[in-house]
Amino acid sequence: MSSTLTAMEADTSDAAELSLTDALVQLSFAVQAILGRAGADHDLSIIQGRLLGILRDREPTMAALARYLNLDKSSITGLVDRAERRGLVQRTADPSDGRSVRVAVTDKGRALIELTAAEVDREIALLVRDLSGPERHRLSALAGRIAPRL
Amino acid sequence: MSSTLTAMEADTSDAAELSLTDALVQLSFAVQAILGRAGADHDLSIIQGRLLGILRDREPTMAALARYLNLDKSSITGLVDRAERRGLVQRTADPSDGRSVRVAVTDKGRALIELTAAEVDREIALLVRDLSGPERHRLSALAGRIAPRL
DNA sequence: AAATTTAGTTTGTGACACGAACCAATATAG
DNA sequence: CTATATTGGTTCGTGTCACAAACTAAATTT
Repeated sequence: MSSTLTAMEADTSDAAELSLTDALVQLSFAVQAILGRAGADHDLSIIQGRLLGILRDREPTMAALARYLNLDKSSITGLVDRAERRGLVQRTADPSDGRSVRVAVTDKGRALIELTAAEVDREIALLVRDLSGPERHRLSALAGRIAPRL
Repeated sequence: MSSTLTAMEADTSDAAELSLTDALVQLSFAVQAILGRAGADHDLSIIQGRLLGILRDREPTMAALARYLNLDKSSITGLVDRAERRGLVQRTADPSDGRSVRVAVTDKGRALIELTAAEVDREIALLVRDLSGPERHRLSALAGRIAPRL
């Protein structure tokens, strides 16, 4: 956490010369705050949004979801329960394995995540409003090259 | 959330050409995962770590903490309760205002946040291991210039 | 056919967050 | 200088989220 969390809160908009760690931690909290607010506008927690995001182009088993989200299997049960209760996702039996359950997003869920994603895009644009076009591109390229270590 | 959360999970280590939003969201999850793991090694949740981080160089009132953390006052009560129960922080009466409570980190709490911060530093270094020195510096500078809106 | 592994759920516990209701202390109004 | 806000914190009730341990059912292995 370093002086980060510290700096993170004080809006030192001046050139305080943050360390790499501080800058990244601060940035991550700003992005998470955006995800939280955008989701909240549609009653989606960050984790629920993440779930729907994954299901956009996948129909994974519960176990695969646990790996994607880095959560315990038992946490996935509850997560999918709540989403299913709201009609955002659906469980289906896996034809090839009687034990497995496949999770798919419903139309309602897809609409919701699409809407939320658009809002996130707008807010991110606002977040980086002080950067020039080329700077944004460089930031995107650098951030994109960071490999989430296993 | 965009295809982000999607991409976020699949370790597309190849050059998939992420959008700015996707890259930042993905990066933010990677950083949060680091904060979570580093904290967990010392039984500190992200929010508890953030609390201690703030208290490193401040002795705010409960209301100020709520503003820093963007949480409801009632959430702060519980947060500080748990930290105080563990001897990480301490409540003291504000001499100038009979209603206010000031929160300060204890030596134990300071030691803990120092330790955790060091671990975060190491993990962040690992996270950006594929970037060259100058690239890291540019990333740091760009990230540092992003103003947390509001 | 028996033993083991794998997939998910259940149960119990705790952290975290919110909003509404509440008390005490300070500020404001008249 | 009282009467009325307003402000600072806590309490209470509710819900989400996460974990670990115990358990069932369906593969797999032996």
